[in-house]
Amino acid sequence: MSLRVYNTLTGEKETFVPLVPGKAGMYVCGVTVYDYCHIGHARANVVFDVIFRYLKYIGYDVTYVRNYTDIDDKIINRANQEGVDYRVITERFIQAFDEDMARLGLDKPTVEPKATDHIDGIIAIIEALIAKGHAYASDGDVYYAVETFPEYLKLSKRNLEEMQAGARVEVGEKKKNPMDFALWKGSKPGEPWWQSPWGQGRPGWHIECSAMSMRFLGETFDFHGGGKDLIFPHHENEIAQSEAANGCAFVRYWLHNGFVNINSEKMSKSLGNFFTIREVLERFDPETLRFFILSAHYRSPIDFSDQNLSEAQAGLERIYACLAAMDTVIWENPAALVELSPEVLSPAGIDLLEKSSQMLARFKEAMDDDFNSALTIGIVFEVVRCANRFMAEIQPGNKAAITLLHRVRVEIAELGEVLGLFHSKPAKWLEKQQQEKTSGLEITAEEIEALIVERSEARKAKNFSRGDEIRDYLLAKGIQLLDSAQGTTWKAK
RNA sequence: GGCGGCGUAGCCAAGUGGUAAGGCAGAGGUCUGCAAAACCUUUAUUCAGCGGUUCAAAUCCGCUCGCCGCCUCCA
Repeated sequence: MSLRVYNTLTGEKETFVPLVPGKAGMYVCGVTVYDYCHIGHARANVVFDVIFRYLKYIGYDVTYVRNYTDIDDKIINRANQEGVDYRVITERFIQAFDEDMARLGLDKPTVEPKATDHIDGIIAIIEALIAKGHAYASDGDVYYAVETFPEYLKLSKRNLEEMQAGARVEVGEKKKNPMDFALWKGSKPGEPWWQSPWGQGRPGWHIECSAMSMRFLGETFDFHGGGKDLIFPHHENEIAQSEAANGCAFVRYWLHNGFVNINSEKMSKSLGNFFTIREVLERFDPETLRFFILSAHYRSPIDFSDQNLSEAQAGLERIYACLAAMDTVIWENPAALVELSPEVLSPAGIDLLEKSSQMLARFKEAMDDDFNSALTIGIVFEVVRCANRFMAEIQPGNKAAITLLHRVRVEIAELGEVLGLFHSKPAKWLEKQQQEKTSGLEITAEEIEALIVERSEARKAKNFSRGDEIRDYLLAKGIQLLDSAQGTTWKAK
């Protein structure tokens, strides 16, 4: 089986054939660093993190480039609002981005370039475009002449005439065609600037990605990704710039992730219905957010809501509860591994052996089919069910059982490593969820413990009505009692 | 107006020609003084509707209805 990916450019799933055998080059549009990241950024970055990990997992030597766009109108506006240098803004939000991504468990890309470190490369591309007649200088600005690139709009599959007809684009008098876009903008007084053949100015949006991808991945490379909303104009303009300047194909496979919706509506800054990653992580575990994102296919829209996040949390808890149970069995007998054969296993054991031996192959098949992480998670749940059934019937010290569980545990960890999931210590993770649920309660642990003692004594005296009264009282406060042979414990509901 | 996508059980969600994964919730069971928790089992003759192609369609084609996105900064 080989990897097949949905290519926005062709609108079809295609077999991935790397430009250089054994290697894969991948560029993903990072963020413009003028504000905190929202959960849409979380989705895009998690999705491409998993793609990065999977490409490595199946043996590619991957160069993953994810940029910071650290010069832009929005950054300048924010700096002006606060009355600070633009670099104060960019440094603050680069740091915030790094923190957010680390909390979500992302691997570091191979390179994380900043636009302002590549002004020379940007100027070189603009000069090449002017020399080839694809761009023109106009009163301190430089514009790309879209009509000179016949394939313009091939990614978004539109046509210029229609775009112009319904264009809400401001017709700048500096532009020859309203659809032309800025490669270089002359700076106004007080704005950051770099020296260029066209005077003092700064790069337009789009050109930085052409420059940085070329610098680190070459004129042609394998994957370019980003959110669906970048298809037009950002990626369309990158294609126009890079292909016109270099005279060769730019990107071989275009990958775009779907949106995060809030109540089935697109989340966006202009609608004001967005949540930052930090806001969400105050209420939900980072791994829960990651699990939620990966439980849908990356191209589908996902609906963000408390209910959906809570369901994801419940699902992840189920998996961790199973892993915790497996760990308990395994660590009790660390050196008990034996040769496995179906003869020494119960029917449930044979079932689990079979399921687990297929798991990694099914995982690979799912991920090979356009990175189907949702199907992968379904496969994990199937194994969890089998493992639970098996664990319910095994006897302590059964070496074949321990060996089998050990094997399953290792395989789930291997798969989890690619998804960036299940890497926490299960017992600890579960305990942490419990603590967080407890923290918002209006009753103290001491009060609860005292009532538990009272209830235990009542029950010993066969005064069940008093015992049940206490139980119901605590339940109303959100405390669920858990009776077991070892005594009574409690958890927040 | 142009272009594109989506509509699968109460909810979330895989499945792009071979007879509906998985999760949550619900129900039943084991357990329990009764519960809870945990675990087990179970839950769509059917994939928005109507036609068509095919031996075979949730999957392909056409039409209808509904929802959404892009065309402006946006992951």
